[in-house]
Amino acid sequence: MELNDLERQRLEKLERLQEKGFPPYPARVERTHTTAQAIAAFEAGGDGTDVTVTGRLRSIRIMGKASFAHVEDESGHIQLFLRLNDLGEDAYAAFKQDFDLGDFVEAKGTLMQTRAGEISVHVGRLRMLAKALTPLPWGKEQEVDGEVVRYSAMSDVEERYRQRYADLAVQPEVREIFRTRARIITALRRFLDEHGFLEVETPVLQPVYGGAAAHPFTTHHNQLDQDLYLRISFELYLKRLLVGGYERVYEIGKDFRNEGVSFKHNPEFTQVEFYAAYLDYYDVMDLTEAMISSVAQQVLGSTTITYQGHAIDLRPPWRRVSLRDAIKEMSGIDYVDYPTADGLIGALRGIGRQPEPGASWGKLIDNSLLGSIVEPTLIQPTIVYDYPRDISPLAKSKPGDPMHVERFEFFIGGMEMGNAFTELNDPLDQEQRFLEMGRLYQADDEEAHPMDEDYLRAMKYGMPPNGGFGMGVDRLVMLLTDQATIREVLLYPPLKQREV
RNA sequence: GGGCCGUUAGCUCAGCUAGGCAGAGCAGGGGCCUUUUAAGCCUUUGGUCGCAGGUUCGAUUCCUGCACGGCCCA
Repeated sequence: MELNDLERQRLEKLERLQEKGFPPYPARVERTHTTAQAIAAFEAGGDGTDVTVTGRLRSIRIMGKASFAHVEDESGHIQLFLRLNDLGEDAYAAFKQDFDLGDFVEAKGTLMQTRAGEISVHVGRLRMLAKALTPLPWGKEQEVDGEVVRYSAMSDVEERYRQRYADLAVQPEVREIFRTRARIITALRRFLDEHGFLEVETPVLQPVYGGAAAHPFTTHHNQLDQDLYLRISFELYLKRLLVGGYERVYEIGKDFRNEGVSFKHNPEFTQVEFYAAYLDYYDVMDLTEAMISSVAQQVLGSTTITYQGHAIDLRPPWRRVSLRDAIKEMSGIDYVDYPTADGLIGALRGIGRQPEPGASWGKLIDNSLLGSIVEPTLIQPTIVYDYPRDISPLAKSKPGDPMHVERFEFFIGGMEMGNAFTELNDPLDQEQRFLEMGRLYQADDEEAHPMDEDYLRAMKYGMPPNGGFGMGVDRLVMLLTDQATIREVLLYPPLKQREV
C-alpha cells in the first residue's frame, strides 16, 4: 500500500492508539441514539440524558484542556464537548494527539447545551471505532444566513465520480440525491401497484434483442456456447405476458444500449415499462400524467418543480400536440408535404439544417426535426402524439392514416422522458413491420429491429389490445432533483479506466 | 469522430503571453489556550507542476504527441 505523508502520520497515530489500549478497529459498538435522536431528546426536555452517539469526526477544535468536535452520522451531526477533567489524562491526550477528521468514533456522555446555545454531548468516554488513514477532502463550512457555505470541498468532477465514496462522505447534498432517487422508484412502484399492475422480471440476457432502435452489447454464455445480447428494452418479453393472461404488468430495471454518453444518455440506464390490456394510447396519456404528478407529489410534496431555472407545473392535464403540428410550429416544415427522405432533406437544408446523410424519412423527422428543433423547447410537460410508421414498428397504425401510428412521447424540461403506444397486436401486420425494418435500415443494420420469430409465435396465440409505456427513470430523477446531467443521478457513472 | 478548455501539495486554487530558486488558504506537525464553532495566536512539514518528447544555457511556463476529464458540435 503506497502511503503519502499524511497517511503515514495517521498510520503512526493508529499504532500509537493501539499501544495505549485504544483498539483502532473494535468489533462492537454501543450506540443508543442517532445524532438526530439525541438532539430531539434534548429538545424534549432531556438535559442531562445519558447518550452514546457514533459517527465520523467532522470537525475538531482543541482549546487546551477542553475541546469541541462534531460527529456526523446519516441522521445529521451533533457537537461533542470534551474536557481533560472528564476524560482523564490518557484518553484526553489520545484524543488531542491521535484522533483525526474522518475517524469513526463513539462518544458516551450526557446531553447539555453550551454557553453559545448548541446542543452537545458532554463526553465522559470516547472510543475509536475506525481510524481513517486517508484524510477526506473536507472543507470547513460555515453557516451564512442559514445556508451552509463549504470551503474547498471535493469539486473535481472526475475525482468525485472515480471516488464516489469520498464525494458522498463529504457532501451530504449528494447523498440526498440518491435518497430522492430511491423515493422516486418507490413512488413509481406504489403508483403501479395501486393501479393493478403486477411487477415482473424478464431476462437481461436475450438471444434476440428488440423493443427499441439501439445497438446492443453482446456477450457469450460459455456452457450453452451461445452469443447473447444485453436487453435494450423489456417490451417484447412484457407483452408476451399479456398473451399469457396477465392484464397489467410492469418492470423496473436496467437497459443497456451500446451508444455514446451525453448529459442525458448513459449506456446502462434504468427504465420503467408497463403494459395494460384494453387500454389505448389515450388511456396511457392519462395514466402518464397521473403517474408523474403522483410521483412528484409523493417525493417532493408538490407538483410544481424547478428544473434548471424553469418553473414547471406537472399537474394534469398537459399540453397535447401532434408531432406534425409541433414540428410545423417550430420549424415551419410540414413533413406531410415532403413524403420522401430526399424531399425532407431539401426542406431541412432550406431552413439551414444539415441532416445526417443516409437517414430514412422517419429518422429525419425523429432526429433532425423533433430531436434538434422541437424537443429543447418543450419545457412544460408536453405529450407529442402520432408518429411516423417507419420508426415505430411495434405500434398500431392510426386508423385511416397510413403514414402514422398511435404513439406518443412526452417531454419535460426539454428532455424526452418516455414513449408509449397503442401496441400492435396483429401478428400479420407485425411480421410486415419487422420485414420493413430490415429494408429501411440496411445502411445501419444493427439498429434495425430484428425479426423476433418467437414474439410473432406468441402474438399468434392472441394478444389483447393494449397500451404500453416506457420511461427513463434516470431522467425523471434528474428532473425531480434539478440535476443538469444524468451522471449526477448515477452513483457510479462510467469513466474510462485509469491507473489507480 | 471534430472544436474549445482543464490537469500544479491531501483539498481548493494562484503562478504560465515577461521562460530565471514552485506559492497561498485549508488540512497535517510542534507550542499556548477548560464553553468553541470557518475558534484564535505563534511556528513548521509537505511537490514526478498529468505522461512522453522537442526548442532553449535554463521549461510548471513555449511547441508536438499521448492519457484522463469537462463543455459544445456531430
